[in-house]
Amino acid sequence: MSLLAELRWRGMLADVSAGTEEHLTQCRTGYIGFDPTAASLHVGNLVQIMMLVHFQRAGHRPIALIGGATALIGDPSGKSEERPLLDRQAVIDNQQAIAAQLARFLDFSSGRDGALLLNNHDWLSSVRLLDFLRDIGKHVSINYMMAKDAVRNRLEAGLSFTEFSYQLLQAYDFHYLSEHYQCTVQMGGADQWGNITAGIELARRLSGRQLFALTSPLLIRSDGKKFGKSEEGNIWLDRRLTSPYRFYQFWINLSDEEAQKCLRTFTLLSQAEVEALEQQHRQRPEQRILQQVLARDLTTRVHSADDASRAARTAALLFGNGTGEDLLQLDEADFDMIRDTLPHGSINRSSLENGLDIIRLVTEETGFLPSRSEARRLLQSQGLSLNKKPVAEGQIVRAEHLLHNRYLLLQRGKKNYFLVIAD
RNA sequence: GGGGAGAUACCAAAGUGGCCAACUGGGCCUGACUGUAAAUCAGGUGGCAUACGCCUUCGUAGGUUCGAAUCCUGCUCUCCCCA
Repeated sequence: MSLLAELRWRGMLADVSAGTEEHLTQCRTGYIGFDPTAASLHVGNLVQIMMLVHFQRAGHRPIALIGGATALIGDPSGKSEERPLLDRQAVIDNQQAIAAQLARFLDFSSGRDGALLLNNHDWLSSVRLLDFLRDIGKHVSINYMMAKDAVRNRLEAGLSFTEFSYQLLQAYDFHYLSEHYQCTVQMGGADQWGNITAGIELARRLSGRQLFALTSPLLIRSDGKKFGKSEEGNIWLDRRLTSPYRFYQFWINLSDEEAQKCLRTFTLLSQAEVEALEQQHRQRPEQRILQQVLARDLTTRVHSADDASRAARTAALLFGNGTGEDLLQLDEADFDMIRDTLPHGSINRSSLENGLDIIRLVTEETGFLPSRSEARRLLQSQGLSLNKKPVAEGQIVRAEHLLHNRYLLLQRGKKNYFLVIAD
């Protein structure tokens, strides 16, 4: 199956520049840029990573470009207002972390289609201002740059020259890669279309070379909100920022519609396999097969098979049994596993001997909830449970509440668990 | 350089001397219903306090007043128009 056909059935194709289909009938080189604006990539970036993966599987050579230089400038695309500049050292730290993450997903072996990892800081940092203005700037009109959506949308709110110039840097990258790496295709999210076509235009004027573009639709949730953000913010690929368990739960909690889309976008399952799973799901929706497969597959690829099994077993223990009685069936080994996957806090056993008010337990003693008011509100709305039983205001927690003489299982609402370990 | 408008809680946006911890919408949290789904409905959403209530918050620093998000002054920042 051709790359475009593959991306098309997966719903990963938004815009394609003229002639791309024909161009891709031969082995080509293509790139996607990742600006190191944070210490980790997140699930939103995973779409672009998968584009590169498909590109490589179709026999082409992918370049993952770290935007070490462009991150210092700031991309105005999709931003409603000017961003503060990132600290130089932060960008350096970020790019190392992100390079390591990217390396997990592509095959960097030396063959003809072996992936490359480059950093635009390597060439942009040494470009001299006057040279840039004379050699590059002269080929691009302000009128052209102003017409880009990313710029137009910002004319009211304000846009610094720095961010305005971003598209020129990205355009230069594309041109540079075409000169030095025979890179003829740039991919990215739909919001990058303006920046990408700027590169096509620049290369055409500078070298007469024809370059190509394809973009993926921006993933949005069924309610129209940005995908990959949950209550706590971004879902990161770094386990220190988003634990494997929470990462797993993120996928489990997707709606049916989202899960269908994500299965196509984020896994490498074939069309036949995806459709078979959807068929199964329709027969037994309560088993949440799509979500299970998705969570297992992604947690395995982003973290490890071991992390995925752990998360799955923990979830099965917590969500499988409804009542507090069942909880008593869990043995110590179960808890030993759970304590590594769930957020947890510890408490001094002696403070339980005398009895501890539930509010104190969940706030200052363990840090599960941020304030006493919050705790009180939850108690009043029946939203806080201890060992899977709702607790009321004024509840005193004692040593006999400890499971296996060691653990307390706290819950905010249905899905947010917190384990207290008594030492 | 000159003139005008503005800065309110996570976001948007009311409020123009006491009834304002601050209308409303979105978001978020919790509950009901369910399949750890969607849709829907209900409640909540600065901190401390069981509670009466107390404390901090309307760009920032002062001032007027019994009393200010609301009036005055300085400062910072943003947008618009003219040069």
